Amino acid sequence: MDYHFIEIEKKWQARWAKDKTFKADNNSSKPKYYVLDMFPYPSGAGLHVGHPLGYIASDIMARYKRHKGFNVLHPMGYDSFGLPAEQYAIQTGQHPAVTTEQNIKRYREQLDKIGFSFDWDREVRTSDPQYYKWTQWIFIQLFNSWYNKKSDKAEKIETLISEFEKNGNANVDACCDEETKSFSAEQWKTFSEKEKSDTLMQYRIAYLGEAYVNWCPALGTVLANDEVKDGVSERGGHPVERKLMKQWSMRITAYAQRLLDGLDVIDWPESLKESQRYWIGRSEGTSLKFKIQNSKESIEVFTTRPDTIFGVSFVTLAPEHALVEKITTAEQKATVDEYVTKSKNRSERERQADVTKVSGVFTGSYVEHPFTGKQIPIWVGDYVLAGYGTGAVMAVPAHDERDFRFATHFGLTKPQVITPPSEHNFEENSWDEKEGTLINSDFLNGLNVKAAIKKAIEEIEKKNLGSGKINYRLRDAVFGRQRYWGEPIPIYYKNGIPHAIPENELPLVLPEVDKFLPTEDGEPPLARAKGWKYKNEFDYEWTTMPGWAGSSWYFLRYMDANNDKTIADKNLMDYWQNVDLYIGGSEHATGHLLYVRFWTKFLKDFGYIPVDEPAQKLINQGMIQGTSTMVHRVNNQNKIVSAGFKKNYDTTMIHVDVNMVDNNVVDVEALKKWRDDFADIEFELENGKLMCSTAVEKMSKRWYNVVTPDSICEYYGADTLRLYEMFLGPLEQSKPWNTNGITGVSGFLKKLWRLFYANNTFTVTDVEPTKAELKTLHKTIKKISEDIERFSYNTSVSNFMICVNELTEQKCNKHAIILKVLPMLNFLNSMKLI
RNA sequence: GCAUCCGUGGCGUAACGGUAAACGCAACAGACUUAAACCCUGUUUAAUUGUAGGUUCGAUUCCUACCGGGUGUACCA
Repeated sequence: MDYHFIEIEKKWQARWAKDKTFKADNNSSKPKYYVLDMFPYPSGAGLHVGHPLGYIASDIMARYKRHKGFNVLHPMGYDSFGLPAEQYAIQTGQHPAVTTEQNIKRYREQLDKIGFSFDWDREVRTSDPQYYKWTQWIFIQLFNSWYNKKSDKAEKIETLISEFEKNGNANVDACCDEETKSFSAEQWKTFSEKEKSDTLMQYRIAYLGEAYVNWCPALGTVLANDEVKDGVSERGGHPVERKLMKQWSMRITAYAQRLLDGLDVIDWPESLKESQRYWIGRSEGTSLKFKIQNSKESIEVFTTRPDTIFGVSFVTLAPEHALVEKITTAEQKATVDEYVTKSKNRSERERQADVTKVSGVFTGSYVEHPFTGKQIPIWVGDYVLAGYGTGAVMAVPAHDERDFRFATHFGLTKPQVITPPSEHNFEENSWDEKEGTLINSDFLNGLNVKAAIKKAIEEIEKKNLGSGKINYRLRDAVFGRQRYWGEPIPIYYKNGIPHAIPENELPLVLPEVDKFLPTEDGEPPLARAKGWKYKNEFDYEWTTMPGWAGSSWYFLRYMDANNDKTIADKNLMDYWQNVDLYIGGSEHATGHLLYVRFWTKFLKDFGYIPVDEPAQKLINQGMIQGTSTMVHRVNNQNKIVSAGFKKNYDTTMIHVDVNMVDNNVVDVEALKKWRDDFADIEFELENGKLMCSTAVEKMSKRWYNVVTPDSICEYYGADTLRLYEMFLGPLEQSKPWNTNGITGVSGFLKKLWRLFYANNTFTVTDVEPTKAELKTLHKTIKKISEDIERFSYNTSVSNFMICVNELTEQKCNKHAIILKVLPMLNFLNSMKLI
């Protein structure tokens, strides 16, 4: 009997489904192990062979841990809200719920074929009202909270209100809007309801605020920073511009320090931690006020280099800075206005493209140097970002590259205040290093940079000009999307004041609309919903939540996926804790993986959950790229030549379907049928074969290089697919898919099968194993366990091959050996042979 | 520019600092077949481990610099 993988796999997959073999036990005395994959967005294209890579790796660990006596939680679900379904809906009128359902069905079929050991009873879908009910519930908790810096955690908004009633906001140390004004208890009591609401809004963790957002006109929505790549939208590649809008936002900045600190206690890839550290961008410096001449106002700047204070030659404001209008002199007004307008309208893309191009204008006004009293000009320049620090910088051209460029361009002075330890040409470059000795700097002279920074801060604080300060690059996250296919934000407006919907009235279900487009007035699609009002009276919020909302807590829901009383049962969360192994792509480094950590910490603050970090260990599986195959067509001739002859002709490369190619040999008959204009084309073959050229590109329909897991499963079987994906190379490494080598692992499985299926019959003996056989067995057990523990799946496959080669040589078909080898193989794949 | 990972036969890759290199593909030979593909058997073929230094009795492995490639990120004061 040959190795009929299709029958074997079908049989066992059916058995697993029937027996719920992989059901995770909620009442177990075993130690727990939680293996999670980043759940997919069910796109219309289905899975290609690259998608399951991480799922296979996590599945191996799940199976391995079960064998090791753990109670394993290994679930799967769908991140089923999202833009593509909505874009499709706009084009076709097909409801996103319908296409999403279809896509999920297709995904499930594909996943099932590969034989994963998921506990499907715990499936979640972010677009299911029973799921997003709890996403909305979390939103309400965020809305009803503020961040108390004194206790360093989120607290109920009621505690803030009672403090306001007692003492106003004088003693409150909170993460709140910059421009929050101080008020007394008496003043608070005189506030109108609207004023109270507006004031509290400045403190809430989920808040409605004005923010510059990435507005994408083509998609008609706001995008998060991590959804914008190179100034265009990540999905669709449309231009994105900056726009000031009233938006629901998340005060993630309150958690900046904790998000940073938490990185030290989790086992995540260093590169990923680095990107999060960079994204959070902590920098220590000082704030410093420059008094504006002939004005009561002063400009506050943030600097990390207070030591260079005597090297200041000008001050630059961001074009959006509130003071720009006030301080611009009459003579300069026209120029400044023009510049400001131009800068504001520049798209993100233009801004990024011109990083080295200097632009700016003089305002006509001056500030006084805080120590020398010297007059310093105020400029406006768009290299200063409105959203960072105070939106104003003190420019020290001799010791800051950007200031240097600006000063050089406009012919401003560049006073040097540090002597570098080595030769340096100040005509050509600034000296930005934090090394050297201070000169020309009054009380700082002779100090090294480090000491000078300390001394400068002391002096600044002494003169009451500012104080040491920590700034973060991290911005609050915009939470509203002008889109239909997302979670409705559970807010309604009464007299212009936003109110949260009572928790017991959740979920707020996504209403039906006639079209998935904005209204004529530019309102989001939800404004189209007829009669969609709270208590038939008050408008609901019309924006919906962004894609990352549902994925920011789904790891919790798997613990208790069907609970309708709470996000998940407390006892179950205590048992399952957090994810032991999380596998997914590195592209989520600064999006999903930051947000999920944020929400986790927030929920922990109130004791809703027992853990502070969502995942202990995380692995980024590498991306599997496609290998494109191209034939060479001779220009102006109806002729295709084999790759070896291309240099004899003037040719054009044409992508051909990779599924028609085997080992770079093109199936000519299939090619003729593939495109009409190839039907009677002439071929020049080498050794009777048409060879093609290859290139590594993204796996995409466009390049005809998509290989689906289904086709591999049909041809070679799921077990071969799984083994081969692992055999391809280290898990973390990106690599092109190439079906060429697959016969190796396929042959290995057949060889294994033949160990005990000789002459078409199942033959194993009870003879005592020899020493050599036992040695092979135990060597393999040791190696494989070690390999799996350190996620070195490629080498464990190769160790299995060695094992089977040796057993074949030993002609071993002994029960005692085979019975031990097979369960081991089961870590890697779904094969059951007997 | 910055961060991070990588660089070993024609290709993918492996080797607690210890015999110079495992596994698979490819190649070659044979068996099967009318023939080819698939399958099977066997063979042995192929690498001065990116470059230059250093540490060491000993380096593919550790350190430094450089060169080359992938990925992420970018005016954050």
